[in-house]
Amino acid sequence: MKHFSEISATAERVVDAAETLIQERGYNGFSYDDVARIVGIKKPSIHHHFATKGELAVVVVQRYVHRFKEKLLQIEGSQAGASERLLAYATLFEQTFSVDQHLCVCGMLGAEAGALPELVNHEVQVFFDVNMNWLRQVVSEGQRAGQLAKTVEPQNVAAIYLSLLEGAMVVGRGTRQGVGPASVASQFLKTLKPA
Amino acid sequence: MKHFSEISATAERVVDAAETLIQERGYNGFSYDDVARIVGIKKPSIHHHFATKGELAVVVVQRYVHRFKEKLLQIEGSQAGASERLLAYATLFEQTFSVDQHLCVCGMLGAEAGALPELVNHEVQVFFDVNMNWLRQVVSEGQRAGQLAKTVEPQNVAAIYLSLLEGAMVVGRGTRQGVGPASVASQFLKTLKPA
DNA sequence: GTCTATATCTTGATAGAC
DNA sequence: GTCTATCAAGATATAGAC
Repeated sequence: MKHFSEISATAERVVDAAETLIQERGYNGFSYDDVARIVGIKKPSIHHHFATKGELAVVVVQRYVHRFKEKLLQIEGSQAGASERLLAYATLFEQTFSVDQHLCVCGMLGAEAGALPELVNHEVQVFFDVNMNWLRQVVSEGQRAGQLAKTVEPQNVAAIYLSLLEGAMVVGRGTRQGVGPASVASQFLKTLKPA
Repeated sequence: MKHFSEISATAERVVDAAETLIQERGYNGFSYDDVARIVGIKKPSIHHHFATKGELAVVVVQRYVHRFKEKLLQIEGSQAGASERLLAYATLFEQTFSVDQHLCVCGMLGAEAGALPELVNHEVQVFFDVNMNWLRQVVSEGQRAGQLAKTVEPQNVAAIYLSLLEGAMVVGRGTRQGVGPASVASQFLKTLKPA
């Protein structure tokens, strides 16, 4: 399987289309024909770029994780405090959700884990590991610096915050009231203010 | 469409099977044939009980919501304090997740909202409305009684708590570390302790 | 209520020409 | 790299016998 950085311009558009379809309808909610129609080529041409659907999904996730890591680095470069970093982190999810209530690619695939090729599940796990580690680190530093309350261990705050954001997108879709991840996150952060 | 209380014993087993399949694989991850195999009858017999897949899913959700309301009433009857009620509420999600990492039916369908019949989406919305209202009420009483901190408005605590639990199941599936909703919820409740 | 048989469509995937 | 043609399998759904 090719690395996502080595694919052609057309393959890139295939990945773009697949990513959007996963965010809107899930892995089992779209077909190669849906992708073909969006890209503007025929179904067998999609197979030329990605032999199987699972392979396509793996590349979608790998690129998604890579871009997410870049954004985490940007946050580290632009935000000094832990609270600000956590708020900026929530904004990543908000930006995703603000486009037609798009779900996090890995939130959707995580929910569908029981119906996915094992290779896809493995890549999704990478996403959650990366995010859990980053959040734990940010919270740990924030607590040490006195910017965040020490009510809950960094590891557990990380789990809370990630679950909160993924869940807010799901609930936001289910209710159609669309509270959105940023709003829920900012409310939660109130509870982490040091005494 | 029949009400879920008026269906036959076989139809009940069809709903049982569909519920499990939705929790494991999502609406677009199972077929009438999957249901037929589990129940032990042929595919057209499923259609006899539920003309369309959407209709079947609607009944699954309606029964799920009904049972959930019963459990909420049981919590009200057995737990007096707000913290205890919120903990017992999290246990509902934990019990679901503890069976083969089953997702909340409406968490799964909420994620898949973009690929579902509108009738199904409507029923899912009922679930979230019921839960948001119940949680808001519990938190409101808890804050008034001084059992919960007033850092965040009851409405927003409700959104946080519901998102947290739905998200914990998704993340728990994605990571396979399986932290689980009860653990994440109990950690969060630490932040709601009054000063 | 359940079955066999069938219709119709869509799915992921392949063969082979251009 | 894209196409037409095609495949085998699986999808939802219906007709009609028992």
